Amino acid sequence: MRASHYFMPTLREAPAEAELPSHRLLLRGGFIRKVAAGVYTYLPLGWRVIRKVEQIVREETDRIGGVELFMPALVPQELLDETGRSGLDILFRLKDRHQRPFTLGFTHEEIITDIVRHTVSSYRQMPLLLYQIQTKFRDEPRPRGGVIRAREFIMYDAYSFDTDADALETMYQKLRVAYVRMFQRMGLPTLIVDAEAGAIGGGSNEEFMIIAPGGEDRVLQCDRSGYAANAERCELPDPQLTPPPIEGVPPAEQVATPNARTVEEVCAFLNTTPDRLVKTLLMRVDGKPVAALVRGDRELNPYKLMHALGGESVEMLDAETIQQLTGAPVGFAGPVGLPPDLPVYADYEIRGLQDFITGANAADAHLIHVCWGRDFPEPLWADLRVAQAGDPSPRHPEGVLREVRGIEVGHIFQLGVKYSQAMGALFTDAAGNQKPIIMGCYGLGVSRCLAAIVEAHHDEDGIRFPITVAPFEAILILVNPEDHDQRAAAEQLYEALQAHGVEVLYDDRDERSGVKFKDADLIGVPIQVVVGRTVKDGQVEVRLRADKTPEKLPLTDAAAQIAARVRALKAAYQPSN
RNA sequence: CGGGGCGUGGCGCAGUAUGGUUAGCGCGCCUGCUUUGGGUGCAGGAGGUCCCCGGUUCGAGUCCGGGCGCCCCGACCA
Repeated sequence: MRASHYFMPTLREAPAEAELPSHRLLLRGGFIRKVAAGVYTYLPLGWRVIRKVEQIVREETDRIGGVELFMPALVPQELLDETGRSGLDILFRLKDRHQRPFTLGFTHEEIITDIVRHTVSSYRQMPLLLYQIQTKFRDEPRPRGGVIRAREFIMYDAYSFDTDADALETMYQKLRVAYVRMFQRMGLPTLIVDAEAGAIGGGSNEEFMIIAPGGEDRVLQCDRSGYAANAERCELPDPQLTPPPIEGVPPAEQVATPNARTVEEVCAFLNTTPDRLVKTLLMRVDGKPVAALVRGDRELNPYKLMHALGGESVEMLDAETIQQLTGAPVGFAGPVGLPPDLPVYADYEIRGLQDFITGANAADAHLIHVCWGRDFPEPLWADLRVAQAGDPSPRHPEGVLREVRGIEVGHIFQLGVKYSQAMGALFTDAAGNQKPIIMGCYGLGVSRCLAAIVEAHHDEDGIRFPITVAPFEAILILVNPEDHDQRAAAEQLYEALQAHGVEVLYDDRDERSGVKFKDADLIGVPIQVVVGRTVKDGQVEVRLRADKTPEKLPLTDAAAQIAARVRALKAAYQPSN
């Protein structure tokens, strides 16, 4: 490709709106342009990277028996009604000319399940792995970081169909290995972490994280075992605390705390510290109210409460219901005097605490000297609080959790029968019994990978693409287009490189060399070939974007040697397994 | 949805407090010359509904009201 005929509008200064390195560099390098918040055009350079990422995930899925198809972006709302997902607030909605409601596809479990329920009816047709690479639409509350979190984005989504849990496990592990290979080939160092399934539901699931300071997710890692988890999922061990004696603790006493609702306000008012308080959070799990107790300086992890009850959904109770249950406005709930049929769960930590402060279930009042087992029945103990850096590891007795930021580039789920049951996707097994199909789903953010790759591979001068996903493998820089010898040599080398199968961008633009060098560094093509003053000695210079050490090659043999260099660089990204 | 910030040629910004010539600067763009191994220099030139609507005023980029858009933090996040 000749740069003089290409479209790569680089910018000297990054638009003010961009903060993350990947966002800035992708805008400056002419890879993407914003059309609206979270809506981007992929310019030619960006599109080439996207295509390479797509090709890698395609090859790796095909390798394990996946079959590609393509589903519509226009999804009839009634399909989502079947699984209860039509009310989600991130859905883009529209109506056709007959006022029939549609949504723009945000993920495709319902569509694929609809197809499969009409076509798969026998165990003989499974295992089955279908996938697509397609545009997804999610009206995110807050798009962020360019293509890291966009409202329209490119996603790879695969769906598996099996006859039993063991077969799903086998399939899941195949996908897991395929994902590891995909990210290896992209040059993305990933960490696999336990994750929360969210509204997609199902059994075990894991996320593939790129560790980067700009990441949105908190990841906790045990420093002794291999355990790593998304902070919203991360387990904590039961510290097996011994309850302190309650003899000698004065009786619980109600004290006035006017307008002190938050932990900070109560502490300030009663002149104490948050670890002496026990927060009472009133939640709704699968529609039923439940109380959860955590120490005042801790945060409740609602998913943990949900799992403790074996539920599938969790939300905070509304103010009105709280008033009904406690007889007090929001901010003064406590465990003493709650309705006897209301389940009360408490974090393990509370077991080691007595003589604490709680809400009084009365407006503008708290209770002091509260003891569990005395003032209210012993609660159900569970791991309920949000894990944070410094907490003990759930997997190693001496392990400590440390925190890093991550960009989620992939998420794989064992769905089980959640969708097949709801939508009636049944099959007949060898014994003639009808059963729901066992499903898995596997997502990978293709356009997010573009950002993640840049986030993981850049320096102060620009991007340093791994050669496997670089828009071009080599850039040929003609230093002085006015110099006939240089131009002739560059033209000849350009032809030769193409003949050797090298993807080369030939910067033949009528620009000063400084502009070309800056642009080459910015767009991150891994091999830079400089045709300049050394031409008079029959030589060109070759250097890697990554280290810049120049090496002189004879013009006559340069193309072959560069092609060999390309192969060598690519080999480093070839998965070993 | 809560908090903070922003909206002025393609990009980065100044001007807005205290309303007043023709709205300015750098980069980029066009023309000519110059230069040719890290965003060259000189000269000339083009390019603007100052986000939109309404109001105040003799006069609004600037003041007032409303709206829209964008960014960051949080909430949320399949």
